[in-house]
This record gives sequence, structure tokens and C-alpha cells, in this order.
Amino acid sequence: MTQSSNPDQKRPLTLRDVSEASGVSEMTVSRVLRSRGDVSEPTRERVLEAARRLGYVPNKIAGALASQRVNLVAVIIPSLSNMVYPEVMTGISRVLEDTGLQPVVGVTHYQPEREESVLYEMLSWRPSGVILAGLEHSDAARAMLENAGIPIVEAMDVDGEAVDSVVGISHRRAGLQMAEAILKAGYKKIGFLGTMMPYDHRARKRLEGLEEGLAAAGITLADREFYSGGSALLKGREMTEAILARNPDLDFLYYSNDMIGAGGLLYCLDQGIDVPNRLGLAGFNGVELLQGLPRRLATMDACRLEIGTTAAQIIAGLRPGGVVGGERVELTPTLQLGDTIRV
Amino acid sequence: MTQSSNPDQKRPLTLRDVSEASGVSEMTVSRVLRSRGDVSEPTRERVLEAARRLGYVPNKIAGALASQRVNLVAVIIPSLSNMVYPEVMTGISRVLEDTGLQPVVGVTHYQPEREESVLYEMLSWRPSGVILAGLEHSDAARAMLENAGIPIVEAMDVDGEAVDSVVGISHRRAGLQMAEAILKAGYKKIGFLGTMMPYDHRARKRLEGLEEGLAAAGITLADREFYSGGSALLKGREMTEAILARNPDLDFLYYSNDMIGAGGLLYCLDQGIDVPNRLGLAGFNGVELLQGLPRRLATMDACRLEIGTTAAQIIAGLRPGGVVGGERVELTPTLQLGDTIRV
DNA sequence: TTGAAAGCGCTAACAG
DNA sequence: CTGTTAGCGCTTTCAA
Repeated sequence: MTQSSNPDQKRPLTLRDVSEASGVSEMTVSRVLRSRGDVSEPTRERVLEAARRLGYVPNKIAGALASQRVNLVAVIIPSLSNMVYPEVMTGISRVLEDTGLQPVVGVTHYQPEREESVLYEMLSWRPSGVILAGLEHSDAARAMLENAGIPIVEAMDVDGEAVDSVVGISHRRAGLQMAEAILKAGYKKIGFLGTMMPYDHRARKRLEGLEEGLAAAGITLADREFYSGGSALLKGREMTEAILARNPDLDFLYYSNDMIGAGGLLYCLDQGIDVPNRLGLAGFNGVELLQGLPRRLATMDACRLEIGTTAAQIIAGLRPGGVVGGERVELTPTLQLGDTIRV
Repeated sequence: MTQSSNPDQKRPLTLRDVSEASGVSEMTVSRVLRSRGDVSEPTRERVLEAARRLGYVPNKIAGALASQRVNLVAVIIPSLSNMVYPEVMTGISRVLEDTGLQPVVGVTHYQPEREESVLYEMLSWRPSGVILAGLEHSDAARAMLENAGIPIVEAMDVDGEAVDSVVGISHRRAGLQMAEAILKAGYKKIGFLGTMMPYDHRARKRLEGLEEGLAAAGITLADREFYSGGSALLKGREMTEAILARNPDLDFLYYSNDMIGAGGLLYCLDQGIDVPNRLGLAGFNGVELLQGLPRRLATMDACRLEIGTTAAQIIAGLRPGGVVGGERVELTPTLQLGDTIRV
């Protein structure tokens, strides 16, 4: 382990070191380093020069304790492997970059207990705000959020009761809207393919919305197939093969996400199945990936980027009209029929 | 904004509140909450009960300042959209989960200046270690790393000089190995397709390795095509079309990543190009996605998960043999010929 | 424009 | 097993 420059170091440098090296009081050094208050130009330069020369890195822990201010925003998401969340993160970062706030990511793996412990851990750093996915939390988690005394944004989903602010789309309505599109195109025997995860509440709500929409036309979901783990594209193929083998007269497949939908599409093309006439397909999310596929899978944009930017704006206090908290922002996803629903 | 329970709250709860509520000294409360030292069972329970009832969340800022210990590990990566990094993260989390250490993610967008500022920001929280991608850093960043006095792991790449420990593969060697496989299969007119990013040092090194390997057989790279931004799958299609239009007699295409490679493969299949006889293809990374494609793209596994776990073990002091720092772990990627290199 | 004093909320180290 | 005493490194507040 290298340990160059900063000679007899052991103890990390403190403000006092910079103070001594520059012959200026700690307080003034602090002012210079935070660009707070008025400091004469010569003093300023002496301080900066000394800090740079020593390689001083401020201790935010001490700073935060003294000032009771922490420029961290806790972001709690279910997974990093599902591209949806990194995209929300991108939206969040984009807004926070200009505010001096820093996102800190925690991952729950879709487990409520993990969410609870990650939240506890993060709150113990006294962040300036919390953004987390979904409206479903353990009682303890909800209690922590309510008592945190900082802005909370529940993101992605608006179907339920929020602790403070909420930004997202209605997944129930998304499912409903898909049902309407399917029925309008004349499909009758509909199958659903999705994740096994009992805690993927948003996929569950889409399915409920779908069933509700079908029921309104007197139609019942003909079959369903669930999976967990593994390569989504491959799973999409396998599930499609399985459900069609079991139920050859299905004429529409609704996938809970675009990756398995893409796998299904590739499978159907391989098999020479006539999409969308013999069989219609649709996914969910509007992922970029779809653009390179041989045919455009029908999908619905989940407004991921906008969810991220809006959530971040709420935390950063940047909402138009100076709204302070308790906001409810429902975004409207657009249905893209692509080439896999007949017209 | 809801603000239930914890009645006249304004000020967040402190240890003292729990101490008063339970009639036990602050010190003992602290011991119970950290499970440190011996505390009688009845006292323990009174404290826990009080803490739970009040909804107390410890203040790690104060704790860290007092104990000079921070259970955070800084992880600095170029991007979240490139699935490679989330996978490394997965490896890191998996190991850290059992150690009480918490990863904190920072993203640089492949910009050295961003890396420098993210690093500065993170170091100011005095983490227990740093894991960052690559060996190329600004002078200032390198100086900070050297002076940090904590374990540093540079991950992904081993071609260069490390600050402390390094875990990864040799991308130069990966390119070389690919060149050998290409030549062995009898391809002669080779094209390279990659990202524009001047700071994707690892892609650059693979290209250099490829050229070196080809040169050994007296062959020069016939053409190259670069891109930036957009859907990688779609870009892969477009670039493949462009390079083949310009240079129809190319008989092998080496892509700098699997996503554009997959796009290229889909394009070739669409066009009815005979892969791998008329045209060979290869990507890089061994991404899961490939498994669902109609044909298996040749690729090379980048050992992402193992890089993550090893890096985390080094930071957590979990290396076999109790090694302490300054480790160099070179992993060996395996070449998978798939169905797109002829045999 | 600069400095001195007094903590922020917690834990190390030591006593009892 | 439990309590007391000092800080951790910075910023707030007030004074010069």
C-alpha cells in the first residue's frame, strides 16, 4: 500500500493543520473552504495554497455534526439489474448535480425486510431527503419515514397512500389501458407472463388492471405463466414456448416487462408465428433495447426519467410554485402499439 | 407532510432521550444499541423497549466522529447504464452484506474531472475503503487515493500501475487472444466497431491488443467504426450496415461490447448474411442477454462478478492468507466461440 | 474581516 | 455490570 507525500502522516489532516500551515485561524480557513462570509483575497489565497499543498480533504462528518446539515439524499430501489431503476437514478442525478446534493443508493432486492434495514441505515446518516420505490412498506419502515422530519418521495407508483409526496404512474390504469387496446384489436384469448416476485407490486397492479379491463368485456384471462431469476430474454422464450404448448389457441400475450417480451417476440419470429395477426404481443416499460429488435414490440413507457427528475426536484425544493411537500404527481404513460398489435 | 407519533418533535431524538425514557445512562444505552460490552438482560430490554417506543434512529454522524470509524465503502464507477457495472456492484454487495460495511455508489459518466470530484466528495466522508474502475485517474485523484490512508482497489483492468490493490483482467491480452482466435479460424479482413469514448480505456486496450495480435500475422485492421450514445442494439445494427456498405469484403467484425455485437448479429441475420462462414462476429463481456438471441454471439467473459467479490474482500480484509494490501489479482477471461466464429 | 468559545451527539477510556 | 469524563473536527455565535 503506497503512502506517498504528506510525510509523517498517520492521522488524517485537519483544519488545524491547514490553519497552522497558513497562519490563519481555523475559523477563517473554514470560511475560505466553504466560500462563506467575507475573507480578504490575500488570506483566501494563502489558505487555498496551504490546503492544496497539504492535500487536505475536509471531514464532512465533523462538518455535518456541527452544522446539522447533510447534503445526502437516500435513494432506495429494489434492484440494479432491472434497467428501470438505473434510469430513474439517471433522472435523479441529473437534477441533483446542480444542487450540491448527492444521491446515495441502497438496494433492497425486492425484500421488505431489506428495505427496512437499508432505510434505517440510511436515516442514521441524517440525509436531506429520501426517495424510494413504491408505496408498500413494512409498518416499521413507514413509521421511520413519517418520523424522519425530512422530505420523502415515494416513486414509480401512485396507486396507494403516500407518506409524504408521490411521483409515478398508475400501474393499475396501465393494465386497464392495455386491456382496452387488446380488446379493441379484437384479441380474445389472452395470456399473461410475468415475474414470480410476490413483492413486485407494480407488476401485480398491472395484472389486476388488465383483468379488470378484460372483465368489463366479459373476458377472463385464459392462462398465466410466472418465472424468477435468470436471463430475462431467455426466460421470455422459454415461457412463451411453455404457455403456447399448453394453450395453443391463445391469441395475445401480455408480458410484465419488455425483456421477457423481447424474448417472446424473438421466439415467435423463430417459430414463424404470424405476429401480430395470429398472435399479438405487448411488454411494459419502453426500454431502449426494443429499438434494435427486428420488430417493434408494443409497450408502454413508464416515464422513468421524468419520475427521477420530478422526485429529485421535490427533495431539492425546486418545484414550480414553491410547493413544499405532500405533492402527488401522476404521470401519463403512452401506449406504443409498435408492430405486435394488429390495427 | 405527515408527522405522526413522537409528539412535540422538531429536534430529532438523541441518545439522551432514550436514556431519560429508560432511566439508564446514555453510555449504557449506547452499549445496548451497539451490542457492545456486557449489559444485564433486564436493562437491555428496558432500553430496547424505550428506543423502539420512541422510534429512535441513532445518529451515525456523531457516532462516526466519536469512534473514528465509518462503515462505508466508496464505489466509483463510470456508468449505471452499462450493465457491466451494476454486475460488479452485485458482487461487491454480496460480500459486504456480511461485514457490516455499506457500499456507497458514485458515478463519473466516464469523465475524469467527475471522477476527481466524486472521489473528493466521498473521501470527505472518511470511508473505510475505495473501489474504483480502472487505473487511469487525474493526478489529483491519484494523489488523494495515495494519501487517503485506507485500502484502495482499482477494479476491472490490470494493465497499468496500481495505487494499492488491483483486481481485473488484462484487456490488452483479451484483444490479443481474440486476434488469435480470429486468425486461427482463417478470417483475414477484420473490422472493429466500438464506442467513441476516448476515456473507455479498457475498450481501447482491447483494440490495441487486437491490432498487436493481427500484426504478428502481418495483418492490419481493415476498417473501424465508432459511435456514441443511443440504444446500443440499434447502434450495432446501424454501424454494421455502415461498415459493410463501405467495405463489403470484410469477413470478421469485432465489437467492443456485446450489446452492439448483438445488434450486429440481428442485422446480419435479417440480411441473410451467412454467419459465421461468410462473416464472423464477436463481442465482449459475456452478458446474460446473449443467451436469448437466435444465435450465440462469440464473446469473452469479463469476470464481472468475481471482480466485485474480490475487490470487496480486499476492502473488508477477508483475503485468504490474511493479505493486507497491495494485492494484484489478475483474472482470466474465457473465450466462448458461440455460433459466430467458424471452427 | 477575523478570532475565541461553545457545543453538535456520540463513544473511548477509565472508574467504580 | 454501570456510570463519568473527555473529546472526535468542524461550525455557530458572538465579540473584537
